Amino acid sequence: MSALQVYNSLSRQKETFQPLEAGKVGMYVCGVTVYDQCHVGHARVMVVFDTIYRWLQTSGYAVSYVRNFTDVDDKIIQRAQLANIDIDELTQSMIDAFHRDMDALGCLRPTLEPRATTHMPEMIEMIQALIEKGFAYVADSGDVLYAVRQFAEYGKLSGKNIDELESGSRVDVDHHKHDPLDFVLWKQAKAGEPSWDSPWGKGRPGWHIECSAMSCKHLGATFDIHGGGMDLKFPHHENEIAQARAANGGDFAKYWLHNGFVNINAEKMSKSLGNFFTIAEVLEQYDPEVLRMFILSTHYRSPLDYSDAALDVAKAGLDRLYESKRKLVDVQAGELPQAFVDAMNDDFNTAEAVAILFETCRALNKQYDENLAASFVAMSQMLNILNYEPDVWFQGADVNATAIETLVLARDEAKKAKDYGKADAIRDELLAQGIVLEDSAEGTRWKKV
RNA sequence: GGCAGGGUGGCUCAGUGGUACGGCGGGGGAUUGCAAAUCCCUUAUUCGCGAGUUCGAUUCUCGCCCCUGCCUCCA
Repeated sequence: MSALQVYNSLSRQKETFQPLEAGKVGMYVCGVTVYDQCHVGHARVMVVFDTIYRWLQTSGYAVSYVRNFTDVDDKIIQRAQLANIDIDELTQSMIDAFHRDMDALGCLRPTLEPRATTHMPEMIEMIQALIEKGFAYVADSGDVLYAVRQFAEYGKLSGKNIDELESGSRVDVDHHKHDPLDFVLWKQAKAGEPSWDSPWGKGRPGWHIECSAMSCKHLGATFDIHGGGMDLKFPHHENEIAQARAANGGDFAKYWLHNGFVNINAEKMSKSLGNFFTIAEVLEQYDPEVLRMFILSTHYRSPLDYSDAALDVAKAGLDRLYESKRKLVDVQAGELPQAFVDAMNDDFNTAEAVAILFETCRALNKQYDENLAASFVAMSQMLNILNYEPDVWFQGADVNATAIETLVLARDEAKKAKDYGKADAIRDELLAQGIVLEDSAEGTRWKKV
């Protein structure tokens, strides 16, 4: 059995995965800020880490998977005011939408999904510790800020140099900051905004402290894996490290995993560029398995270019696999092929793993074999695809099946009578409706194009 | 400018110090009444460009070109 290798952003190389505690893994993944619908970029993080979660479990680890919701933040407040609704109403509806998307995509629920607003004491406690240890200060504005220069290792994860950061700073510097790099831990409340009591008056936490506090609370001061999108590496994850390590002296996360972006026309899909498709929009056109397959077909650290054509290719691939699945009746999952295990152990190389699934598919089409069938099932279960019955996949759950089948029977009669003109006319008629026929020894099958 | 990651067939996506996985598409064949599905064969001789190391590099090293991302909120 090959050992699991993971690419650690911190060391910029693949490392042999060794959990802090034998048999157990603590994994924290930055979730979403619940102010709007999720787009395909979010889908990627969720599917990627869902697969990592599944693979760790398959490898025999007991995994504590924690993924947060940021449910208080400027954008949330703004959106709620704009829509003239209560903040809780907005965040709850977005959390519900998020769960619908994740369930559709076949992502397992994490062990815990903590919300920022229910972790105020932990955040306040951490900020206090930072102040006591000299890593944070109360500015003239009343905000509590992190003194970045106090943390010697600042920039290690993202490879940034503090001095270069300052000179290249593109942001207007808040004159209350002792240093332009300092970031906010606690914001003073403004009129009409939600706020919580704290030693520094009514206010709310900064974004970065949320994840530090929630991850440490649920996984400890030192845990195994911290994940998220590449764009979070700086400043978010850098700041998380600075906060958590300074506050409790632990090592914080041992392995940092970052997934690549979803691009559209070679450009990052993002809210700010406005070039995004929400998951819900995509699912109006494509089955969730198509989106999952699309994501798994590329290595998680590579860029992934989104287009209808790319989704069509994912769909075509699934069609091919589902044709194979037709041969499998009551087959139980067997052993995963060694090549598949090796691929997954090589930094979760799902692209390679999918290739092996296709190879098995071809072998199975060529000649049916029980062991191959059993591993085919094991692989598809691991990747959490091919969950439909083939007929449902190809025919859909639509109702007018009887009308189609009537025509199919009529054509079979014509064929028997060698009236091929009539038979072909019926086939053409069905094709015009988007129905394709397949004759086989077992009879005629139909499927939607 | 700094940092990170890329440039592999028509498209897409893996990978390796000894000329390259898989998918989609194209061509040919088998099968079929004809199709569809499936199978077989085929579809990269610059693996961005140049140089170096090596018996040998697409894979290592150096330089260059181009692309994307981060450096502000962002999965």
